[in-house]
Amino acid sequence: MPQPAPAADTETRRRILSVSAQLFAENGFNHVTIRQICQAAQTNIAAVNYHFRDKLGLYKEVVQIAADGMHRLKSDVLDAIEPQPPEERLRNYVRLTMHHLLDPHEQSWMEKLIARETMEPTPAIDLIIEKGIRPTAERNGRMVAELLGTTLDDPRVWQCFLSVQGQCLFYKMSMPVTMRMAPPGFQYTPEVIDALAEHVYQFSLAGIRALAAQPAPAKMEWRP
Amino acid sequence: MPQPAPAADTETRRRILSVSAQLFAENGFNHVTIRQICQAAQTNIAAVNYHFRDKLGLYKEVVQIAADGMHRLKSDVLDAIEPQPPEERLRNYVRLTMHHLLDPHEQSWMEKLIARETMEPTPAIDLIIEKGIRPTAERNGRMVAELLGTTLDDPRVWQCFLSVQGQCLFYKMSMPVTMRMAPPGFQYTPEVIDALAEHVYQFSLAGIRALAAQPAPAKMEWRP
Amino acid sequence: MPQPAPAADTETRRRILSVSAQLFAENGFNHVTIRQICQAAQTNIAAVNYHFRDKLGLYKEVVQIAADGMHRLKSDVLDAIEPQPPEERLRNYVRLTMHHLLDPHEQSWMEKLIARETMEPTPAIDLIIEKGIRPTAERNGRMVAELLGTTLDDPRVWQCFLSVQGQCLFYKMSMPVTMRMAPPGFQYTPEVIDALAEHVYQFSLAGIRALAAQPAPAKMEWRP
Amino acid sequence: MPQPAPAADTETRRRILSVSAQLFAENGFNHVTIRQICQAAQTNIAAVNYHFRDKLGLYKEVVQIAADGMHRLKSDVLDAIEPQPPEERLRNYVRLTMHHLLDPHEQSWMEKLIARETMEPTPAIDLIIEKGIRPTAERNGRMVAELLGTTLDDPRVWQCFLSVQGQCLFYKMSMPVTMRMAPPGFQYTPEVIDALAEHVYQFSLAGIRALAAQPAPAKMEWRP
DNA sequence: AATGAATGAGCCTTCATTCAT
DNA sequence: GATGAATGAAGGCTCATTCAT
Repeated sequence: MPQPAPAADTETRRRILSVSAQLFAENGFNHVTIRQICQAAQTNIAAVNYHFRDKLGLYKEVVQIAADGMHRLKSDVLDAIEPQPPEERLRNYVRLTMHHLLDPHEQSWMEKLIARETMEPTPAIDLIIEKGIRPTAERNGRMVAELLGTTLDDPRVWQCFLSVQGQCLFYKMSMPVTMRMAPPGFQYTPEVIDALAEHVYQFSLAGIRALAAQPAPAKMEWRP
Repeated sequence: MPQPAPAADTETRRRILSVSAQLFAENGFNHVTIRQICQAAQTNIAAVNYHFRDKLGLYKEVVQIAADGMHRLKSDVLDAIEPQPPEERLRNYVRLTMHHLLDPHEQSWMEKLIARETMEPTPAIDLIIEKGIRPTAERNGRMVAELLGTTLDDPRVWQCFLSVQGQCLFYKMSMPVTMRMAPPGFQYTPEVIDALAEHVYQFSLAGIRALAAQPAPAKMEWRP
Repeated sequence: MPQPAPAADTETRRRILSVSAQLFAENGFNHVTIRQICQAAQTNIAAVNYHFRDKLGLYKEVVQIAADGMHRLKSDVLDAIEPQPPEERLRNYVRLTMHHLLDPHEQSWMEKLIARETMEPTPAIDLIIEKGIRPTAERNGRMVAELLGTTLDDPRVWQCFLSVQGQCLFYKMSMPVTMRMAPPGFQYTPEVIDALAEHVYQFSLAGIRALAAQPAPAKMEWRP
Repeated sequence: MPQPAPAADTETRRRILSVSAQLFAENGFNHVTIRQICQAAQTNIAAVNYHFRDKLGLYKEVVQIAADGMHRLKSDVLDAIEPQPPEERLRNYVRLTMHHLLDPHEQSWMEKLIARETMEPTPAIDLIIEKGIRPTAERNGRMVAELLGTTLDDPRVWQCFLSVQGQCLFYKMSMPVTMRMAPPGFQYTPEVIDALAEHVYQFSLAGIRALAAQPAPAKMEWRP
């Protein structure tokens, strides 16, 4: 039964996956050719068709891996901070997130790929949402809810979380412009990232507390 | 001898520019074909090469226009808010910016094009930085500096400005994901945008004030 | 407006049409490659796409021409025999038809192409039916009807016509086998074809007359 | 050393043969892929090459079986009609042949495959001629010769036989066109086929008798 | 000032086949 | 006896570009 894509874990298959992950993350689905991939993976053009049916099949598998990785990463972060007191939790969430996003050493192809899909989605975006984002949504919300002193069905929870997340991701997404406007030689060193994270933390904590002091708005129906 | 691109302002040329602006903004440089453009502009395939040398030449001219327009738009916003007291200035800056970014009625092709270039730059990105962003940088900074009670060479100014800008742009950039996770039928109506803007304003004002209360850090060299 | 296939009558376009007609007739749609065509037509691979949108577009235009030619040919035959008495009409119809089908000198690509489509139709078959077959159906029927001494709504008309046509076409369609079973050196010379035609005529005339002598069956609804 | 195709009669081998016979008959050699065959036969892609050396090898074996089957079928028909009086013999030959060719229930893959090869031969055509057609040629001829009151070396024998055979096969070969021109809902039911066969019989019997009445032409050398 | 015609490079995909186990 | 993995050739098509008018 050779019809379903062979799921075997061959050396060639692995090489194609590894190579194409880098390329897709760096250049986007449409800017990567099968030829590039196969050349870099030292294999034949038809191998992609054999192992992944077609280019999109390969891409979806790469995205699948990225989504899984993203979920694991986020889970790790949340696991690490959950025992801490609320303020420290936020501080470390921001710090770890920004390091993952900006540190050129730590920065994996997954982040790039997901950022790319976020902004310019392909049919594979659903995988990311369902496997990478939604599963940790509730835990994310609880982190902010506690600081707000409210529950997940309070709209302020998500607005505040998005404000925090937005600040972090903004640095990632606008890197091309930032790097061009920054002084020559500027780099996102761990120290620089730490400083930025501390700023985002201070800024956001104050924002959250200010909103916590306001009268609670109408609750909303909450979906996972 | 290579004839210079005819700069004449003919009807055909204008039509190509207008049409390709929309298409580039909507789909990105690489996802638009010359055929699409020429079909929509009701002209023939060779017209683009005749008037703009090649596809990139056309794109650069479109970006140029967008950068100019962006500068004009930002200037208008700043002009409109400058007479107001500092808090109102920030509130309206956020509100107008978010409406420009999110309101599907108001949303011009320029915003889309620039957002696209910001995240995935082409050789035309420099035009946007120099003509669209840098010229209003100082006025942007002053808006925050006054609230912080400090000067442009205080690093908190830019960090706070980026925190504000980041929240606004985040909604734009992550729209594809947001729309998928939002309840079915959700839309960015003017009322929804107003509410989001108000949240960002409250959140940010508190953040700025919190940082203003801290001891001033070392000044930095300031560049336009 | 370069979108619709350019209908201009260029030299290149003509060459492609001429060359591909031969190739399609000889080898069938699926056994001819665009590369073959373009090489034989001394032009570029993209020319087919430019002039005919795609391979099927080219094929349909070829079939169109064949259908028109078939119609013209049949009309000529019918024009030529109509002044004659009924028996001569049938004799010459058979003779001319078989010469067109079998004579290797006269045999054009059209016959081959249409025979091919008849047996193994592509989406282009409808063109042949509507433009090449149906328009002369009525005149064909009248030729037999007169010999039968009946009208077009008599089912014997079509059965007899198909018996005549079937004998003629059979020689064409089973040529590959016939040639292999015939004595070595056998060829469809004009004299051989004349003899075959005379046989078919005698055989069919007797068949028609025998059926004419029978009581008339129920009439049927007649469609063009 | 090139290992000879394993001739063993395994289950897998049988399944491939059975499945590919259907597919080849339905779609022709070139329109069937090895993948289709192997998928339908629930085996892997390499099996065809293992058992039959290559695609053509498989095809030839299928044709071989078809030729044998055709021979058996024809022999059965001739066996069944030989005891009957000459006229009944012809009537039943036509009737049985047309049912085999046209009845969608009875219609086996062999008929289709052979019709296909007849019109568009592959290197396998010789098998059909030698094993499927030639062996019954003499008995076929005798059926007509008796009605003509002549011997096998009379050229009228073969011309008349081909006229009969031509009418029968014509309905098969031009089915694609016939079905399109027939009124919607038309089908080759057993009753319809019977009626057609009766017409062909009446038509042909009259044709044969008319030729029988003519003076005998020069004899020809007769080959099996 | 503008265009219809033509081009060559390159893309993704599919195919029959073979290799190594 | 049988198969999963891998391969190279070829196919149709699209693209941005240029030529000649």
